[in-house]
Amino acid sequence: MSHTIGIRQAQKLKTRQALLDAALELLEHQSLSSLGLREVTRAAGVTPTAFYRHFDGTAALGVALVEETLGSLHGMIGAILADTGDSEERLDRSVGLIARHVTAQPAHFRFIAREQHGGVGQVRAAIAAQLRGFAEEVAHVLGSEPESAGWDRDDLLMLGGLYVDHMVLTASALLDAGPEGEREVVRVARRRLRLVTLGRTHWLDRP
Amino acid sequence: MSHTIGIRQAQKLKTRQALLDAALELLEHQSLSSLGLREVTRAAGVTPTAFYRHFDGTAALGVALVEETLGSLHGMIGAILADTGDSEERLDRSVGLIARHVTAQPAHFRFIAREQHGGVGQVRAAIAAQLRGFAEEVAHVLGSEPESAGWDRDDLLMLGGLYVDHMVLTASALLDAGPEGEREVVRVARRRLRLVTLGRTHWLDRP
DNA sequence: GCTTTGAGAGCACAACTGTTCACTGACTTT
DNA sequence: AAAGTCAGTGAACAGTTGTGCTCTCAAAGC
Repeated sequence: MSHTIGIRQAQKLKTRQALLDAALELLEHQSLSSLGLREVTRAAGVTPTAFYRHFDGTAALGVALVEETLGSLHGMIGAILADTGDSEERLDRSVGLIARHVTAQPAHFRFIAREQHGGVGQVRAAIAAQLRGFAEEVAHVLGSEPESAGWDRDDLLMLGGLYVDHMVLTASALLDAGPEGEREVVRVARRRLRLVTLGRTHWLDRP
Repeated sequence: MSHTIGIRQAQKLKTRQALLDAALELLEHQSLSSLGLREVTRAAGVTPTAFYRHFDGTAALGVALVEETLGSLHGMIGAILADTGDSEERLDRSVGLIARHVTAQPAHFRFIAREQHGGVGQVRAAIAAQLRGFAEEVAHVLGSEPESAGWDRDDLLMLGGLYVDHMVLTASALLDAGPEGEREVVRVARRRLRLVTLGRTHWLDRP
């Protein structure tokens, strides 16, 4: 078997990517449920009919965008959290890393923030599934730390979800704030995270 | 001067409300940026032209919906938080009250959750302004409690924002979960809130 | 009682939408 | 070298969209 793909399939992937890119750009100023199929093909430089060779409709395209945005982020969770250093430092670094990711590819994160509660059910479900995956990853990493001794799985998942939701919220806030407000958003996000982490360390204190 | 409004103005308000109601129902399965003006008037039983007597376009209608949903909630914050009882109890009661509100008028809260990060700038701004107002109210109430001695205004606002964001997130989760998953969502929301509150009580412990 | 006002109706317009169909021609397979 | 595949084209379809204009006729103001 050969790992090289034919030049035909390569071309197909290229137009598929052109469609995804065009859609993502258009979605910066509107939401998926108002995105027109023709609008996308026009921006991508293809005929409307060509669209159907790749996706059933705009909803399927949305699901593909979710995959593209969040699919590549798995495993990175570990890299963020498993780093050495004291918890305060590590926490600040996490927020900084998120901020850098968001400013590096704003359109992708804007899309996720927008469609997380958006009008297209399939896409909402896809995002929810991915985020649940992240929450589980975070919970897993947290669970293997000494600070989590005595925590049950349920509580770890709750905390993981809290961190993930906070991450998404921060990303969205960064996008709304623009470059000038970025520092302030990061500052507040760090304080919030610190408070949550503080609650974590005292979770088992209760009578 | 008279407080009674003419029957003409009353009729106008009535059709305006019909437009708002129709729009809200349509928005349950799509987002504002895809909501058609004609679609709304059709559902409301009016001609498209009549729409312009009330709103400039669908964006303006969206802003009015934000007002209708969140405008009436101000002051209720105090009622939730200022109640007597120990903090654990009070916290559980808050979540229960939110849950009851959301299930009582799901469409309104779904709209807010959806358009908070939606595609229409004017509406996003209107929601952000309202939520900032809530955060300030919460911060004000929290500031007047004995547990907040030594807190500065900035940290109180941070905490207020955290509570408000949590509230919105919970509302959205309740809507996505449906009736059968409601109990679980409430359970997790309470634990999250407890953890945040725990962090609050230890906020000033640090060296 | 007469005039003015303004909410809503009715019609028209050009522009755009998603989807279908038969077709082309470059690539792939044999 | 011939036969088959299939990504992308171009034209056509019936619906829908936002917005402009004129018109009506009941309520409001004098």
